[in-house]
Amino acid sequence: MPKKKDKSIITEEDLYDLADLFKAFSDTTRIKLLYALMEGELCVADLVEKTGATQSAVSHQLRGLKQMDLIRCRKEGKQVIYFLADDHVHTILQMGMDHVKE
Amino acid sequence: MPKKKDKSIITEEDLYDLADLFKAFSDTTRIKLLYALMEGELCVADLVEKTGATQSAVSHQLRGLKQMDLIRCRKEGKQVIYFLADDHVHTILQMGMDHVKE
DNA sequence: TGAACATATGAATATCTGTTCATATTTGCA
DNA sequence: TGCAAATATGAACAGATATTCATATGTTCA
Repeated sequence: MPKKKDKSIITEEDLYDLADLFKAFSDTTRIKLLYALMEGELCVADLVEKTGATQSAVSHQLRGLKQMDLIRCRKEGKQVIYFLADDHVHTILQMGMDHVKE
Repeated sequence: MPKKKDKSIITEEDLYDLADLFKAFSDTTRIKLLYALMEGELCVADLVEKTGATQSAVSHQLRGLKQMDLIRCRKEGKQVIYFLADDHVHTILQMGMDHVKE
């Protein structure tokens, strides 16, 4: 039987993780990347075009988002296709946007 | 009749605002402040104690959060009592924490 | 009025973060 | 095999950001 954490207890580490989670959404380039991926998976070249950032900047940011497991990817020939990791990411973005749009 | 924005159209500026919103949640001290305020209003001294940050650091961060209208305050004698601006803030925090706690 | 308390502010500093530039890696194809 | 396309990586730089320290402001009360 797998050990389960008690979700009702908020540790200091949880608060650090929470800040880190939001940090991932706190940069314009990353937001543009995530927002573009809300409509479906895209290769790097498409993301470069959608964000207006350089290929290098996009690649660096994709790495960060991937490390946070907010996005995942698969290879398809020469291309790498990125997509949102799960619905949670979608929901958080949507909720933030609702707030911005009041 | 007041002009209404079309909420279905996402502008580049919206994406900037969205990043800024999440930026407010992206620092450990600010998260601790907001999280403490989820359980109810608190004066600065209490917030200093809960966060473990210095009085000055807390005051600086409170100012930022207030400017974003994520928190508000009222004076009560010598003290200043801070509280979350609205339920939206509460919801965003809760949703983020749900994700962290998987 | 003056002392003590609570909070806010400004400047300086150190750290963190994102971008750029140059280059490396991987893959498909002639 | 060699070249071109797609993406990733590393180092360096610039700008942003959080904290600290010193001090200012505002409030209560004796």
